[in-house]
Amino acid sequence: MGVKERKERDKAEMRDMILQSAHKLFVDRGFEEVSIRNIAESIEYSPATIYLYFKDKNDIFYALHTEAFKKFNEYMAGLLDIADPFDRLIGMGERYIQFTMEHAEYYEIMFIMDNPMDCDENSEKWEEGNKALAAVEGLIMACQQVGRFKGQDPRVLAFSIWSYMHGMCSLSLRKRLRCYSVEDGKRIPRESFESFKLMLANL
Amino acid sequence: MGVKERKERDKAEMRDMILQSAHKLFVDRGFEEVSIRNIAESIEYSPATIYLYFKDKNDIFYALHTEAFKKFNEYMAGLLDIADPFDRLIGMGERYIQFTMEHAEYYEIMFIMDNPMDCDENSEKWEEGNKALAAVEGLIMACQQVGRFKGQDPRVLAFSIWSYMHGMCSLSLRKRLRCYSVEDGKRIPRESFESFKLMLANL
DNA sequence: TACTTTTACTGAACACTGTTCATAACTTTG
DNA sequence: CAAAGTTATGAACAGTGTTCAGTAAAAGTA
Repeated sequence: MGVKERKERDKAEMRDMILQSAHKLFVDRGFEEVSIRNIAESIEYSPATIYLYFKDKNDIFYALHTEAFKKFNEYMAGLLDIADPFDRLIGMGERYIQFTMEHAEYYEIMFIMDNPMDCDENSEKWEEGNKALAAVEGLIMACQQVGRFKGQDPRVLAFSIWSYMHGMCSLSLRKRLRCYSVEDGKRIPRESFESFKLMLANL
Repeated sequence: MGVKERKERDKAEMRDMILQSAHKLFVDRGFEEVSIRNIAESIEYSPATIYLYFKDKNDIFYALHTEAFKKFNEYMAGLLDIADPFDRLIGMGERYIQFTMEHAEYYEIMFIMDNPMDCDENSEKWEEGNKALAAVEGLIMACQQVGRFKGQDPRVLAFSIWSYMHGMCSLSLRKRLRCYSVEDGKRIPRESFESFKLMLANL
């Protein structure tokens, strides 16, 4: 009697369809421009139907936020064959920037938007962020075992690195590099990141 | 015939009244929760009246954004009597954090929100941001004249510092420090900033 | 003072938004 | 085949930003 199983599969499929549509609309038009009605229309269902699969709009943001971290981890997974932990850490930084450029819509939900953090499940611990950060902390400790980052608190250093990376990426996404000329807007962040790598190497 | 003058003064007063009310509402309720109708009600005018003084809602954000930078500069003005440029730079960092904590609503408009950057006047050059950044760049060059930051490009270093500061502040404002325990959420940023100061001192 | 023009303001409307709920249609179960 | 359960929806509610015709008061002019 695989009826229950099929129903559950159908339900999951519908959820996925809503999320995919929402994601596509976010990429195409930006966040403010996407409404529940838009999403409903794009999957050819009534707006009310969305509420059978998601508690409210923030719940959709939260689900997309989880999906975003999955994608983020995919970006980082390719670095596992780099043996030296310091090189891997640097690689993470590079991929972080790459992820931001290629998936601005995900980055926004993960680190900039307010909404997903107001969601019930996310309000206490922020599991996803914790896991990602723990990975960096682990990498820093591995660096310390080969003589790097002496005397540094791994948790503090991980936060410092994250702050710098996020600062750079979010200023760019939120158009605060407009105070630079077009060429400086590219050159300065690039050179900044280069000198940041150097700084870490000499720490 | 001071009629024209008085009318202009009245107009400016009304603009100010709208801005003050909007600001107060933003502080009290947060951004998403404030509508043109709310603002209109709080100054006891019709919603349509607002549009005689501001092009649209973004125009209000833009005006507040300019006001925010004025406040920001007030915070920085107290540092002018610090003779050593490096100490003054460090002082700026401390005030930056202080400003963020005490005027989260302003910080949001200045560096996080999308809206004010979509405004006509702000779309090209972002004058306010440029001026603030130029001040930091000037301070760094002053540091270089007393032997600090040798071989560093002042514009690049200013951006690096800004990125770190903004990353830390915006992650905190947008509740991304929830992945830490309550005590770590305070301890880690504080220690991070301490070690950042040390890093600058040894650069 | 009387008439005209300019200015300041508003009520009502338009096209949206997130969300809820009674109702209807289809599916599975007894 | 009827009862029960599931799934989907139209219509409504209260809100949003924004526009515009119309009004009333103030200012300028004769």
